[in-house]
Amino acid sequence: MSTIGFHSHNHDQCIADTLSTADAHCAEEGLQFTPVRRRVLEILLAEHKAMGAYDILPTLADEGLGSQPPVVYRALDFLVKNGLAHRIELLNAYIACAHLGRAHRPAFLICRECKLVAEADAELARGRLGEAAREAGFTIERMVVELEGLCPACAA
Amino acid sequence: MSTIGFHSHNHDQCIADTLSTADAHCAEEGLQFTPVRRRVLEILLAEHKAMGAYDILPTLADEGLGSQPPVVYRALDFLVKNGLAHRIELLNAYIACAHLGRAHRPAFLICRECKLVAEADAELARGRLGEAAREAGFTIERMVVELEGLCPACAA
DNA sequence: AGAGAGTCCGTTATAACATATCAATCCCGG
DNA sequence: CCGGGATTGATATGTTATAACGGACTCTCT
Repeated sequence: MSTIGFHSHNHDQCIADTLSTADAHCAEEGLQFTPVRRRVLEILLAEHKAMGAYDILPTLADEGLGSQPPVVYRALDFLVKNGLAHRIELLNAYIACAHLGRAHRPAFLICRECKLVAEADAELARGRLGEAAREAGFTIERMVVELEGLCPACAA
Repeated sequence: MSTIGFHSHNHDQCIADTLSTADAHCAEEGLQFTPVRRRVLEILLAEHKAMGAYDILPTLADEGLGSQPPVVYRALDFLVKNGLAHRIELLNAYIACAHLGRAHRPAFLICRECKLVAEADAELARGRLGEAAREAGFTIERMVVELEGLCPACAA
């Protein structure tokens, strides 16, 4: 699984692919991919950047799709719960999933300069940390792995 | 480096040791370990639980040590910057460092039931994730690794 | 001693992020 | 057509964090 986000790519295609994968996924799972939810995912997809709920809200409001915080938060909860987006704890922000459809344990590389976020895969549970958790008798239910630093462009 | 937090231990001793290590550390580094800062660390040490800034504030206020948010946040910033405490992003909360004095890359095991937090060591940079970051040309400056789950007591 | 720099603290106000609650609507199966 | 479940709309509020400014203290240099 490769790291997405810092490389240039055909972004229109990237958006279109992800949306149609999302459509298919929701149809399969019997999930209601409503206009609000779909539009929030589109907005997130517009850039590989994390966006706060209050960054998304005005766009949504302009389009008459709900202008109060709960609307966005509910949509984001839906997307996160169903693996279509991720929450970045370090930024209190949200980003579209870059590995839609594939099971993964996401880790995030966050550029502190340009705010771009790349999604990588963290095979933590097998490492030394997984051992530490087992030794402590700790049952892992959710992992948050976020690395802050500089992307190649900003480091140069 | 062992995982601390889920095992019972002599807690008064644990607090006293940590405070005196902190005193020594600040003296060495020429840091001003002021009453507010010291008291905030003490409050954090009282439990191996993460506390929000607004949990700490009333105690501080009762003692006449500052009753407004910035006072606590400044003290917490000091403690975090100097490695005496850590911020838990998943909880928007803070916890005293359990491995004071030893260099470490902390990872946290957070019990969703009893809110106890244990500190372990994450040797991430050498694993598959470190490779992914290198491949992406990403320079890691800060790591956040937090695992949510159940501690042994709550799992039983 | 006095001037100036640096650090910390107290205070007010406000920004940024998130959720509780309840009513209204929509949609689908029975 | 009706009832139940999910979604949305709207109001209000809760929680976490920071901006901005002034005063107090200490240290150093002259």
